[in-house]
Amino acid sequence: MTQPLGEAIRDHFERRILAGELAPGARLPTEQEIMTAFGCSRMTVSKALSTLASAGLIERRKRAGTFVARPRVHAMVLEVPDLAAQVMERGQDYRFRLDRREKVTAREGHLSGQSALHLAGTHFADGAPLAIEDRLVSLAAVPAIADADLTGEAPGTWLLHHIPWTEADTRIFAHGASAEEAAALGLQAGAACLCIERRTWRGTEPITAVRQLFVAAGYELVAHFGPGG
Amino acid sequence: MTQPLGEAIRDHFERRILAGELAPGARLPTEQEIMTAFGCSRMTVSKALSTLASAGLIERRKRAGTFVARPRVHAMVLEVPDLAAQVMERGQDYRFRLDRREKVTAREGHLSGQSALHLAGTHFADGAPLAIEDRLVSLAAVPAIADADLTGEAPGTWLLHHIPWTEADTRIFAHGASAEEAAALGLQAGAACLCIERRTWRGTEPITAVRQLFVAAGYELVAHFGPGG
DNA sequence: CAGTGGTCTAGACCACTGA
DNA sequence: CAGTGGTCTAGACCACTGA
Repeated sequence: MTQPLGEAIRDHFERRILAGELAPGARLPTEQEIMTAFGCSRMTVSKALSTLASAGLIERRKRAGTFVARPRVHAMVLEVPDLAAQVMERGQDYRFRLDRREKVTAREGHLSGQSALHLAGTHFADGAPLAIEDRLVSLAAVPAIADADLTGEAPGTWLLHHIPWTEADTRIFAHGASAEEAAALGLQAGAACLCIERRTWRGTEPITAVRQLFVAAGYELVAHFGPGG
Repeated sequence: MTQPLGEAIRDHFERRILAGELAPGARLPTEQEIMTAFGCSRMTVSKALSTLASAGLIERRKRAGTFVARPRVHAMVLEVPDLAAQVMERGQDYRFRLDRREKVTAREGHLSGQSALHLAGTHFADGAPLAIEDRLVSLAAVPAIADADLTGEAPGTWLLHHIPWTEADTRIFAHGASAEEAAALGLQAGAACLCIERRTWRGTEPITAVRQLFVAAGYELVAHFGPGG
């Protein structure tokens, strides 16, 4: 139960910063002074402050010292749960229906020019359409998908289990459903939908590009910012 | 130009993991072995591996060793730029109009029961409505806002400069505009809009709660995941 | 140019936990 | 119970940069 020294140093300054006692721009004691105050070695102080710096709470400037960072809130953590898991967590029944599957040569986007599998399908929650998706999967990066059974499992879930990506871009915007999209989702044309477009890579190799269109009433994204993550 | 040793160790394993050469679940050499291989002290190895661990690339288990993490892609980094800055970056003219300002007692939400300032306004890009917002600001946490001039500067921008928050929750979803909302945005009733609801705190003290409704065609959110951030 | 942080060494003792 | 990571010490030399 004895708290590590480095953690004590982190907690001390984190608490004072969050309480506003140390305002943005305020200077922290030097490493030497903190060493003396906590009776520990400089490495311990340095590691503790480095952690706070990488969390964005403080800024360290050579020769000048360590300062409370002016909050640059340009980023939050967006939760990206697996769709099937999320639906089942709400106590609903989840189902995926594959509507289309064909081998193509991608004409545009980050898979452009590559041989790919074109997949389209519908996600259902309690039997009602929740989202439709349209996806290209690189056959060069993921040859195994050519033989995969995707009639029940969503391709996104299959991919995550087989070829996890290491890098991804996501665009999120509202979109009025076209007549065709509305029909597939059981909505009226023009109805508000949440659209998510994602491209993923493994290292530098493109894996998949997907566009998902969600019924507005059935889906939301959640993001957080804060010291707790 | 000589690369620090710890960085060299980080790069070495990061590259091998991203290339798939070290697959998820694979065991890395022990700290002792890495020490010998790189000819450095154990502290250097430990710090390098700790960085990779906090980035989620590896998992360290006592007695067992260090392993490549199975990617748990449940989080991405969502960019949250200042709206005014974002509009101007597109080369458009930005303007904010305050439509309503009154002192109230909050009835619900995380400011419930507190004295608050109720603000409503419209964001314009090149003279056309881009978003409407409806906001409560705690007068206990931010007394200075009672005397602030908010006719030109958006309250969110003012708040960020005066009482930066340290914690925030955000919900993102699509929403069909009501007749009133549509009129304020120059759209037809039911038109697709992106809705962002955010609550913020400084430490544990609630600061503000805001609901912003964006014209679908004019706004999108972007999120990233990857070793580069 | 002196004070600051950045990085590193060569040790040490400890807690944990799986073979 | 032995091997692993977690943390720490008491030094060191260096690069940077603002007073």
